[in-house]
Amino acid sequence: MKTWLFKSEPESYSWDDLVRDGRTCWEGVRNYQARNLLRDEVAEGDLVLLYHSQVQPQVIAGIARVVRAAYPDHFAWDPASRYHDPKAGPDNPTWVMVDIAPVRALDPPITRDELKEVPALADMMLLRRGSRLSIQPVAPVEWDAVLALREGREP
DNA sequence: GCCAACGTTGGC
DNA sequence: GCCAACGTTGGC
Repeated sequence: MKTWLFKSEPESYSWDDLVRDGRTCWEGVRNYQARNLLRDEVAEGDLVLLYHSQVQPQVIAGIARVVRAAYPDHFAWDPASRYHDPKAGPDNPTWVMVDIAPVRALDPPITRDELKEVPALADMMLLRRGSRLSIQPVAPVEWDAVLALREGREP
């Protein structure tokens, strides 16, 4: 079982939206490095930190689980989709998505500032300057260090 | 709103 | 294949 961090802008899709929906397809990844991780590494059963960027404060809002491994992202060939890619089609899917479901919220959400205080997270990809990857691997020690911030708040 | 850091595009 | 121009991301 691997662990990941997925970024989203809550304005387009938030943790609360995921809780409301119960499950969602994580569509719209249009970066090859992120696509390769989704396609080749992310597996059903993996756990995911859901991170909110482009808001103040930036936070990890909750933990989700991958409930379906990578399959073609058909939004890529939907002209009405904001993620439309004219080069993709059913014969050339190009992009993939996975399905995730909420496991539990982090209450309160863990802020970026809080993460920066943790020595074990000094090398975390999320905290590195210029880090834009929207699908990031999280090392086991990093995962443990993040969850330790909400120890005693298990559901 | 600014700007650094990338990623992509396209002329050559 | 190079690289400048451009677009996007995302923290601040």
